Amino acid sequence: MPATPADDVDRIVEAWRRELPDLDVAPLHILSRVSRLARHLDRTRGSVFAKHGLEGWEFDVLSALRRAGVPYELSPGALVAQTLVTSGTMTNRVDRLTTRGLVGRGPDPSDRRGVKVTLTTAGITVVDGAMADLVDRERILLSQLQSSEQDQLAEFLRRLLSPFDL
Amino acid sequence: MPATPADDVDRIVEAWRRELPDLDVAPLHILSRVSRLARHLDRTRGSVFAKHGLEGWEFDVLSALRRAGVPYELSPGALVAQTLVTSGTMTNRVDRLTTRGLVGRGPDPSDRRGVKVTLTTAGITVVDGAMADLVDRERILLSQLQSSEQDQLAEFLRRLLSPFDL
DNA sequence: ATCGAGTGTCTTGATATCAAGATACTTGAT
DNA sequence: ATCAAGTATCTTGATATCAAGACACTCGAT
Repeated sequence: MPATPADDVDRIVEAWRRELPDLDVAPLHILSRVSRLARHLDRTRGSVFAKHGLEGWEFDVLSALRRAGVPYELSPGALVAQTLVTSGTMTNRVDRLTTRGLVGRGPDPSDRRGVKVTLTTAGITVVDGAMADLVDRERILLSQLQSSEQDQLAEFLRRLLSPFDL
Repeated sequence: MPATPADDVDRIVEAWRRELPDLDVAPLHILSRVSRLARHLDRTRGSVFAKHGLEGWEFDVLSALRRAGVPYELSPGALVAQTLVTSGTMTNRVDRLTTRGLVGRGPDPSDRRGVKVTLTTAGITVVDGAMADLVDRERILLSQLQSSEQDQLAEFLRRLLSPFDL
């Protein structure tokens, strides 16, 4: 019946229906696929970033700073908010990125509790290159869908995400 | 223009377009949302499982055994293949689940290298309860979409996943 | 029968992460 | 001016995970 052959998720759903016939497991058709696709995307991103000598977590931090625009500067707290890790993790990440020379850390002139993390020129170069490769690779993955289907898909996902955007 | 208000991903795409106007970042509209939705799903799953005294990784192992059907028995290697962790991690997980009395571990009669991991009756009870709650919760998330839209979405995701199903 | 390659599981050592708490500074109320 | 509560960052200790390798067993070829 589907326009595409059965996949792993179809087999998982099948197994649940056999084992628990009274349970409606239809939601798995969408949400298990979302989780599995996200895992595959992570691995794909990892291999793209590796060509630029970056780990995934490094790109996450650098790209947040890059998107901030000139002067490519954010507080550790702002980085924590964007990347969903704890403050201790961010301290550690900034330490290592500083060692690699991709970011700098300095005091916040307007708040002596605060710190400002800044992208170096080396950081800008590497993150821009990785970003360009990433979207190229992602465009290839999306070629499974026609342009109008991509628009529909984006809209469906936006609706599913909306309850989480408090 | 969209039928739903702008969200975090719209703002991220906006920022990239401002910073790198020559780069086509449209793929992010879909794939960043997939990743973010997956993260939210993980947290949601975690809170559902917590009501049953389970961690997410525990459910992953127990559900694989449950889906296998009577006699609810798989090798560590089979569990590794289904959960995408390393063998060392699976050894550790089975250890802890055994301590909790949710699975048992015994020798494989047909291969003396091998081990069989089996769901206990306590394990069956807890995983069935958690699974029922999980799909209930997921059904609520999907209520943002009409039934026909859910079918379309599942099909789009299946197509995006197909290249990964080697 | 024996040997070597392959397979299945577990162990070891290193590491990134988290939760909780410590420290230093800011803000607003009195 | 002072103080309490709030905020920003970093430190500490515990832990789950991974990569690599060890160990035991199986299987096919000779």
